[in-house]
Amino acid sequence: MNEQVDTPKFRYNAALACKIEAQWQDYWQEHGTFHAPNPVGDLADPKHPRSGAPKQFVLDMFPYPSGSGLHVGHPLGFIGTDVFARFQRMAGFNVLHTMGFDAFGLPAEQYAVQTGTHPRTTTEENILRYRAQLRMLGLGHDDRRSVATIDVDYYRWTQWIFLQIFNSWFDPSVNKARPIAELEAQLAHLPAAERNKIVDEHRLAYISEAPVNWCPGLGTVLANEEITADGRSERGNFPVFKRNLKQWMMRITAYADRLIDDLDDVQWPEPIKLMQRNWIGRSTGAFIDFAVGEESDQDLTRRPANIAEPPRESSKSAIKVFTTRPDTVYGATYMVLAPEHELVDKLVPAGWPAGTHGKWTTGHSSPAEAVAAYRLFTASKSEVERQADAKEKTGVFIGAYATNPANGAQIPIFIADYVLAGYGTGAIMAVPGQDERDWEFAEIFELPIIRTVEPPAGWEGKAFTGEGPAINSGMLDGLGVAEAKAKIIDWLESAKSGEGAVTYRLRDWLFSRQRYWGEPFPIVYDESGRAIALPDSMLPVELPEVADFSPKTFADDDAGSSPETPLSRATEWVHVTLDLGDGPRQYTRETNVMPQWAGSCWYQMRYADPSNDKAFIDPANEAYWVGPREGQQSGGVDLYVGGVEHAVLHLLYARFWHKILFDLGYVSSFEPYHRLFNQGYIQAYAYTDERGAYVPAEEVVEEQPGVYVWNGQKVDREYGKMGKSLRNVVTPDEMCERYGADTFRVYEMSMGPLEVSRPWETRAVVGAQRFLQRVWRAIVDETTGAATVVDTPADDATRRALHKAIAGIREDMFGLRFNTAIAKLIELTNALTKLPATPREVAEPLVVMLSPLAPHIAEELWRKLGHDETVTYQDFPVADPALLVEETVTYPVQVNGKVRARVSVAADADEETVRTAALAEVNVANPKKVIVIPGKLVSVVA
RNA sequence: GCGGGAGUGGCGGAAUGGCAGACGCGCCAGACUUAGGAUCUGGUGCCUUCGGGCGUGGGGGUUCAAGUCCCCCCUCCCGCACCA
Repeated sequence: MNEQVDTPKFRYNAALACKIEAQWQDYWQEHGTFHAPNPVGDLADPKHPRSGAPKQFVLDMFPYPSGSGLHVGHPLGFIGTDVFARFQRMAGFNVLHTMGFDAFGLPAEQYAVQTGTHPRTTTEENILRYRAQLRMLGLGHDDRRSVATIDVDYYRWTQWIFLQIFNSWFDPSVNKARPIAELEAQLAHLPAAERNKIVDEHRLAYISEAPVNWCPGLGTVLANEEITADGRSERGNFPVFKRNLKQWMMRITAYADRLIDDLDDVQWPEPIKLMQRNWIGRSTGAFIDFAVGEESDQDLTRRPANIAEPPRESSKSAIKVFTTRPDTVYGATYMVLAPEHELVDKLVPAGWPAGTHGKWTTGHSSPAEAVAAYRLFTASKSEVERQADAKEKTGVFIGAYATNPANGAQIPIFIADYVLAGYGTGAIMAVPGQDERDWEFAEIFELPIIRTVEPPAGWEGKAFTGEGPAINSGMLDGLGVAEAKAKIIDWLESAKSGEGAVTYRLRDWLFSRQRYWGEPFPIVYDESGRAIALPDSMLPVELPEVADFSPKTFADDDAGSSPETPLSRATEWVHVTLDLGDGPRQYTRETNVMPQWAGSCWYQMRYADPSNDKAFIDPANEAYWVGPREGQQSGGVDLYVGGVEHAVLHLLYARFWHKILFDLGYVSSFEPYHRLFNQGYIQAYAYTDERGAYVPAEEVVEEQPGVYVWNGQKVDREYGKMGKSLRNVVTPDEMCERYGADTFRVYEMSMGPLEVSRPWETRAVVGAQRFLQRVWRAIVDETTGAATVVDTPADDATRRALHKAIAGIREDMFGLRFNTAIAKLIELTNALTKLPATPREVAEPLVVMLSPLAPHIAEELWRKLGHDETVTYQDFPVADPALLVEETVTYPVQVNGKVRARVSVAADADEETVRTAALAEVNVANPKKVIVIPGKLVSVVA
């Protein structure tokens, strides 16, 4: 190739860019350019130019270091935060920006199972590859602060935090976590066994034998958040079954209210807040007891008020329902239990009551038979089928009646799958008049419908769910919905038939996984099987070496199988003799590991104090980097950038842990991430041939609009993710080689607003390269490599253009609008290329403003302009307001909304002058009205 | 079904209620070249009888002025999905 025959020696092309970039990356590393000083500890540095300055903590959602490395979509957010962080440094802040790795997780383990390579080996190799790729992009990270969740020094503290959670309980009377010792003291009067039982039941991390999501295909249990809507595992898409298994849970439900309410104090995108609110699903209403059979004996087990869970179970003599509309109780004409509700079997009588409606029996000769048949019917339906059938209500009468506490009416009890066992109490009072589902069901089974809220005049619909006065409701008649609710709740409480209540869709967090590659629990069991926390001195509990990394997996649909953990096979590790204060004894280790979400619940705090071996973070460092501030009461990182896919999982779990640490006094902030920003995704086209096989996207050409051809054959285009199997991956490595990292960064940032997803287009990258070339050429002689700037002052127009650019770019940078900032830099540069020589007074601010976006070329140009220091800590330019005012303004003159002329007048001309000048230009005899918008336009109404 | 977001040139995208299409890609023309998938310069919404007309998913409205505000409708994307 002779492509460079005529290329000047110092043309800014890929070869030169790569050379410059490597040099500056070395410089930054040697000089620790991006080291941010801490207030205390070994990262404190009082001599640092930003020591003690106002802080900015800029955070990326840290990546899982996958084996396939980064593609061009991954760094979009990383580059965005880097640009912002570099800008903030220039704006005077002490900026913490680094990058760690969320490195526990399934892929490395699955690879280990296949190849026998230890997950640590694979993961550490992948991390090295990621670090190299990130370095190549010129990201200004403080590398001293980079941590990986698999580092023993890191997960030691993950385990320590787990112990704090295990060793605390939630006190509803103060709505916060307290040390478990305080509960033990409160129960000191009880015998040890009983006390231990109550204590263990109240821990924020506790063991429960409860229905969990068992996934035989993965050999592990999963959290609700990890299950898709059609009841399969998010990872692997295997069927998931409800099984009663003994598992670790985290009492996230105790924080449901605070997790909702504190969203008001953070600056997050509204859709994300909404998703969290919906996921938590708070409903306010009442529990109401519907008596069944003989009168009930109200035996509520009494415990000290602040440690009792509200009694949620129905008793033998009453069915407890939850409703958000207690005001409609007079309209409850029947009840529905979930088919698997525990009371069903106790309520089913031997035979159908006399006069049972023909439709209610569904043709069966006894209630027991009807119930059994219906249960079989619902159990055979998959989750998908059940949802598809949702329109068609099914159910069966169980032969028993309950008493409506409001009016004493005897109402029939049904089971139906439109009532879910897992929500509320698994039972409802059915009010067809005000509930669409109940109406549908009532129509099918010919049940009575009583309206208890008067619909508006002319209402022709069925169930009416809106506001209106109560009717047919005894003492409630005439009241609005809100007053009726309050009144009936008072009445129910005084009649001991119910109570006001709040329920949540959120369930406790299933915290154990039957995997190898995760954090071991710092827990052992004594001979009685009680879980005992290991003392801090025994941390970390390191993962043992095992021969086989795989949990036992089963056929996808083997619902009856049981989990078997990989760690349980490390028998020497499992059975230990320890002295936990009462002499050496035999203990058995917990063999589950923590879920992948554990490590990401607190990593940002470790960034702030990465090498502290006395605490997970020093309080002074915590207060400085994430403590509360004026206008930022919650505290937390200043900017957190990542994808929407973590809207409920990671973000909810991390908030939960953070609040516990706050309650226990370890942190001063009550939210981990003050401002959240969701970056869009870079998507890509993929092409399939006739057989549906993917062809290399790079080699496809568009022969005519909409006609795509590969190797002479027509192919179909689809749009979506970038992935190996889709044969459309473009890597940052390729881009850096072909254009240089700066070009790549500028291209990614110029494609559109950071929050918007957009298609990747390799051929468009050249635009960014041309821009940087023009900047280079405006300052450097392409043949000699010397700076060509002149020290003569800029002409007035150029100077004004500069200050206009400065004002706009500064604002855009603060607002994360890098695409428009780049457009303004391009405009300024294009203005410079028309000048015979670039004045230094424009070149220098241009380089400084370019540096957050294209840091390597900016450093090089800064050096060529005669500066010895890095450009990193230069002040970002500030516009001179005097130069932002134009001397003359050209007004478009509209006549009836259409531009008919333009007039130029002095910027300080008064309205009358503008008006006269405008009217002189247009031929309008007697204008009805003339509107002058100073500085904008003149509008004439003819 | 409920909730949220979005529809602007061939493409990505700009526009505190004030000149729609900044900036970039592509395309067209030209320059420099043995050459161009390099670089530079100019042009580029659509239609046009060259006067102008029409244009921000569609329809109505408010206004001197609407991509932007209000009402109705359509399409696409995301979340939740019988949540009592």
